[in-house]
Amino acid sequence: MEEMRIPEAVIRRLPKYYRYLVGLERRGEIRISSSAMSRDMGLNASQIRRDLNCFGGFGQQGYGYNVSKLKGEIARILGLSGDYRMFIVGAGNIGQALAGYGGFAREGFCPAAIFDVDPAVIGTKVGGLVVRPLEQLEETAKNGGADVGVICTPASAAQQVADRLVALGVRDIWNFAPFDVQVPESVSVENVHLNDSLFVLSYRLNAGEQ
Amino acid sequence: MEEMRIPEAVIRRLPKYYRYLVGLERRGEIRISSSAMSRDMGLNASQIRRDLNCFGGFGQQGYGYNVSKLKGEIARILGLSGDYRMFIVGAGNIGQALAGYGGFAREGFCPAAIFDVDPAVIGTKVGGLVVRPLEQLEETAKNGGADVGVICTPASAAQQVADRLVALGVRDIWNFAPFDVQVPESVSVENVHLNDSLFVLSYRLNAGEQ
DNA sequence: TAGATTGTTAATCGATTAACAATC
DNA sequence: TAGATTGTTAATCGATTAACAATC
Repeated sequence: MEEMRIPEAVIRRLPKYYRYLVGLERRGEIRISSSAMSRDMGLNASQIRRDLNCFGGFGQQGYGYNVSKLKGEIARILGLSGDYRMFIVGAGNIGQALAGYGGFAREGFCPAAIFDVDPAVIGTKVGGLVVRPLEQLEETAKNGGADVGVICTPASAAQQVADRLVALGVRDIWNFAPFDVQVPESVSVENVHLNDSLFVLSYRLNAGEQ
Repeated sequence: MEEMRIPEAVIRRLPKYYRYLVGLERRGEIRISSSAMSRDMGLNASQIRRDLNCFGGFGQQGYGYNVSKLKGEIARILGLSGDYRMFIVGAGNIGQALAGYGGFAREGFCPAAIFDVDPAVIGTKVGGLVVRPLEQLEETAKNGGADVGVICTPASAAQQVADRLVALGVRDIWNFAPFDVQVPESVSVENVHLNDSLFVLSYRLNAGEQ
């Protein structure tokens, strides 16, 4: 009814809560209070209560939160029980690393195909997938398609690849190229700009020495 | 004199400005106004002027900003002319990708050594570096040391590795492990939590379907 | 000079934190 | 019931945007 919009900042904290709760549960903790979470996570207790309340009253006055219930709720909110197919475009260093890393599949994000334009890597195997020529992108999508498109190309190819992924019906783009791709409203983009991250690091190494 | 603290949000936009200006310069543009930048980058023009003014008056009324001067100033602020050594700990998928990617060295961040605990990868070559046993970390640091420590280990090893890197005199940590490491005030941490990023992506795939 | 665009102050907006009544 | 802790409102803080005088 009161379709309150969830602030981006809250959404970005959800994985942190989830990760923390997984740890608590593993240690056998049953209940947790916002003040204990505050202490452990370095977040303000009011903020934690407010964040969690965006999605409903998961706690109980005088008690706190039940660890596994809360973990379950956050998992549900994040959609972690889903089963998603990822197409990885670009089989360079990053593309290969993502395809080879088994952790994503464990979270329900399964690399379904990987593509490149370089004849030297086409046909080679990375993480159990054979690198296909990029021209077969649309054809490959006929067998199951993809939910997520992962862009691991150079900046120069990123927009064109994004356009093709969107045309395929991809609903979300995970962009590792150092370029801000433009997509329709209905598609969302999650950027991982490693170069930007490195530059921030560089700034900090030099801060004050201006 | 008035040592105004620079907001984190501003610092995170600097790489974006830099990237944009590099593109402009490459296209031969001489001058640029905040309103044109606004249009191209999707940021508010007031915000751009305010951001740039944090560091000094780089523009000129009635004219705008000189592209290469502004690019140079931002490069200087970010410390991009530096020459930094990186120690990469963890030669799994991500560690290998970072060591193998030549782009960082081009920006002055040079992978100087890579370490692992797995006998199966120790001694193998990645990106021109031989993977060393982690126990040789301190010994290796005697030859030149490291400015940046890159953590590419599992979560369980992250804190211990961070402690050792800090003891070595590393001034900044680039953390790819899904764990928030604690470090002294004088050291800064730049996190790249790929799992968190994936979870945000998952949330967006499911938003509204709660 | 007239036009353009910055630098900067003031207004707005949104996010964080504090406070406390509700309630388990 | 008394104590604890949430859910929620109010206060604060900081960041973004608008407006405009300064000035090239």
